Amino acid sequence: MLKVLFMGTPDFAAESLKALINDENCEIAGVFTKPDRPSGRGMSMVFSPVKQLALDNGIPVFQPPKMRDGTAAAIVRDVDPDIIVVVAFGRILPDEIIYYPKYGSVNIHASLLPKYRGSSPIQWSVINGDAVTGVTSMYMATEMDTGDTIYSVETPIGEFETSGELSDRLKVMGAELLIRTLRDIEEGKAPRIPQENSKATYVSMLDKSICPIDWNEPARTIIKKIYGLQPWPVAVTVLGERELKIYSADYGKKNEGSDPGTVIRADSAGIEVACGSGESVIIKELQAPGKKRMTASAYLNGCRIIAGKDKCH
RNA sequence: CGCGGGGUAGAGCAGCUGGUAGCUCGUCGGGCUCAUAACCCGGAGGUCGUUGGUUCGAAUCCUUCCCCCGCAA
Repeated sequence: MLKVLFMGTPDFAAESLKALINDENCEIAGVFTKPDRPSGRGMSMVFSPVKQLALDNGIPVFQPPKMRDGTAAAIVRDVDPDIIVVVAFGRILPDEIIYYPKYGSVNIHASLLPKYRGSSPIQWSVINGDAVTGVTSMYMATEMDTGDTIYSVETPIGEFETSGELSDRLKVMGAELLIRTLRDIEEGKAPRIPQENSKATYVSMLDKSICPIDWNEPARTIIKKIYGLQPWPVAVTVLGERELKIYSADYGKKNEGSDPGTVIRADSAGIEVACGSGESVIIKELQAPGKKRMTASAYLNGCRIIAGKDKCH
C-alpha cells in the first residue's frame, strides 16, 4: 500500500486522480491543487476538477497560495506520504518537497521527454504537426521536466485532431501509465533513465498573441495551428470588419494565382482562402463576436462574402 | 452586483431616430439543361425570448425575468 500525496489542478490531472482512487494499492492521503479563483461569467468561484473530485471522495484538500514559504512543506511533512504524484499542477515545487517522500516525487508529462519540456506540450505537438506524441512518467528533479524518465507511451496524432481531443486521450493514457509506474516503483523494478539533455526542447505557455492566422504560411501549418489552438485560445482571422474564431478547416485545391488571404470561394462547402505555397484552406466552422459557433455556410447566409474580393487578414 | 455582445420564419442575418416585417440559404411545387455547388417561376413558413408600462399604434422607447456568447484562466 502506497501512501500518496497527489498534486494537480485541471481535468487532465483529475483523470489520474480518479485512477488512483480506484487503485487498491494506493491510499490518497491528501491533494494539493491551485487556489480557487473566480472564473466564468459572473466571475463565480469554481473548484478545480481535481478539488471537486477529491471533495467528492472525502480526500483532504490543500491549497497553499505559495509553495516556497514553508507552509506547503509543513503540510507535506504532516501528511508524510511515501510518494508525491504531480500531474499538471501548474506550480513549481521546491526541493524540500520534491525529495521529502521515501520514493521521491513522480510526474506525468504529456509529451515524449525530453521533447517539449514545459507548459503546453500537447498543444505544441499538434501545432508543430508532429506525427506522434505521448505521455511520459518520470522522477521529478529540481529543474522542471528534467528528471529521470521511467516509462513513456506513444500515440499518433490525427491530422484533424484538436489539442482538446488529444488531451482527452492522453489523460487516460497518463492515468494508466501512472498506475503502472507506481506499481513498479513499489516493487522496485521501475527503471530510471536519464534524459538526453542535448535533445531537449522547451515550450512555453500559450497566449493569444499566436492566435492570428498568417495566410502566407503553407496550408498544413495553418490547419495544424487551427486544431492545435483548440479548445483554447483558438485561431482567429479578420474577414471584413469582424475577427472570426476558426474552429475547423480542411485542405483546399491548389491555387497558384491568388494572393494569400484572398477568399477564392464562398459557398455551402465553406470559405476557401488562398494561403502560401500556392495552396488554399477551406474554413468549415467559425464564430463571430457575440455569436455562437456555426458552420461557414451558415455564416455566409447572413454576411455576404464575395469570392475574389474579400480578404482575410 | 467584474466588463461587453446577442435573442426577428428550419439556419444565418437586416430592420430598431415607432405605423402589425424583409434578405440570403434551406424547404415544397413547377420549368430549363448532356450536366452542375448552376439558373428561372411559384408557394409554405414568424403572436419579432419573457413580464409590465409609455402611446391612437412598438420588433422598434422604458421595465422584470429567462437563455446564449465573448473577455478573464
